[in-house]
Amino acid sequence: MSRRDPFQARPVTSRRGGPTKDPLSRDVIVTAALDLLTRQGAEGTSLRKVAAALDTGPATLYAYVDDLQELQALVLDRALGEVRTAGAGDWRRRLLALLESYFEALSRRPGLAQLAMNAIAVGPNALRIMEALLGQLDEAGMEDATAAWAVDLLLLYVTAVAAEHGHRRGKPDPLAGAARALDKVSAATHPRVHALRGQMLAGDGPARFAWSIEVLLQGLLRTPPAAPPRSPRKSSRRR
Amino acid sequence: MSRRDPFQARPVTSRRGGPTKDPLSRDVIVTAALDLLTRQGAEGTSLRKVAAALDTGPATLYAYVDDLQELQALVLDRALGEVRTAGAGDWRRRLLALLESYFEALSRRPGLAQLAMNAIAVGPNALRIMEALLGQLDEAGMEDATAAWAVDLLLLYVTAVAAEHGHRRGKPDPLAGAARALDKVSAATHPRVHALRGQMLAGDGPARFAWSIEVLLQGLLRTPPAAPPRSPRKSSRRR
DNA sequence: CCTGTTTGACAAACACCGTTCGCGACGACT
DNA sequence: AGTCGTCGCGAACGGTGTTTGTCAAACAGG
Repeated sequence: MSRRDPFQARPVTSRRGGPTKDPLSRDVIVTAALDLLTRQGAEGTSLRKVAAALDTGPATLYAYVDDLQELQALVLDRALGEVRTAGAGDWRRRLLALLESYFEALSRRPGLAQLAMNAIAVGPNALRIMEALLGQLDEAGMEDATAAWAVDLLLLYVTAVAAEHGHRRGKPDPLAGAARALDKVSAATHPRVHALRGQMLAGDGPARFAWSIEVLLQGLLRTPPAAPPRSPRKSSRRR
Repeated sequence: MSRRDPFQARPVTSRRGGPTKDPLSRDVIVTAALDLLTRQGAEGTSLRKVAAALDTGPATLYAYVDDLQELQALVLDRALGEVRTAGAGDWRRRLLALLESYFEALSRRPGLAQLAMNAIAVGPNALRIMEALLGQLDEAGMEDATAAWAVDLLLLYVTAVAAEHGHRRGKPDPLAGAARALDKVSAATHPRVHALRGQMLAGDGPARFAWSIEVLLQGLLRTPPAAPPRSPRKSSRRR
């Protein structure tokens, strides 16, 4: 393991010299981790590599972070910081733009979406996104009870799409394998899959994404809040 | 590394004795892996532990399986074998039953759903499920182009719900943390999240699941096949 | 029957991973 | 100046997936 480049070495050489190397806070750790994740992908990101990037040992990070999981949650929320919640146009256009931005943020960093599947996001940026979504759904005239669940449904679905889309990166052609497998299905045993095999994988990303969101919105706008015998607590209807 | 218990040793002691221990095929490996996954959970399942359960070393498995990923794909499809695709009643009831069965198969084994998120399922049982779904959607009067994408949307969503649900196991109260975080949001900065914080986490599993599927179906039945300017290849309309 | 060749199980090693522990140098008090 | 408490962090622990090299058993040919 080569020591760091002397040309980029920090001003003073002493490794013990107090704040000689900048103070190493949660913030710089999260920044470094997100940086690594963005540049190197999911496999390149580990606690040890983050530590190495900061020119220290793995144990040091545990002074600032409880756990790998906590670090991942922080990285996730940091990445969600670039999601644009403000937009122009009617609620439908703004909602689609918001979800596209969310999708983009997750799927630009390979592995981040899988990470988002493993942790219910409740960081400040996740809350900001939820708040914006709820506003747009309210504007659409959706009932509160429906909107509360709709947020979860929409974000979960988009996260899942990003995760499925994200793990395609890296590997040469992970869905070429799927295409081959789908092409091999016999028309005798699986007539419908055989007939539709071309269409199942068709469609470019953005169009299919927009179609999916439209499907979810149509459903959400037309489905009564919940099962009839439930909701003992009447919510104070807003607007 | 202690050798195995002599009391449970197989009839003949020679470790080289040809088929003294049963032949060790892909099949028994997958069976053992699924068994381990079912009983021990996601953390308890690793290549080495599967090998140990079969009383052999990790290298041996590589004679039958290319990769951990391939083994996981095989395990996933094996688990999907218990999904019931045949049911009674109208298409809507059968479709819900099928998706519930799929959800149950994924979420009974902690970690299996996360695994399903990382591999496009194209094994025989996945194909069987797709075929059944396409049949039910056709019965519902859905157009082919819509149905082809609907299969993906439905399975992806249910898989994601199972994954989110699945990683709750093990940890004591992973969404209690979410509840606490949601309770702390200030009404000033996030009024809507604050107002709806109770409802966002409300609802028991099955009711919320059924509601979600109903939302997806309503949307799928009411949304035109795809974006207008696309689809250069006209599909031979079925039915 | 003996002998060469092929086969394939598998112990050991490799390069990682997340996490814990304890030493020891430092800054701050007395 | 001397002592002490803090805390950064090197080293170690127990795990992971995967590769490699060896060597006994099974088989084919004379």
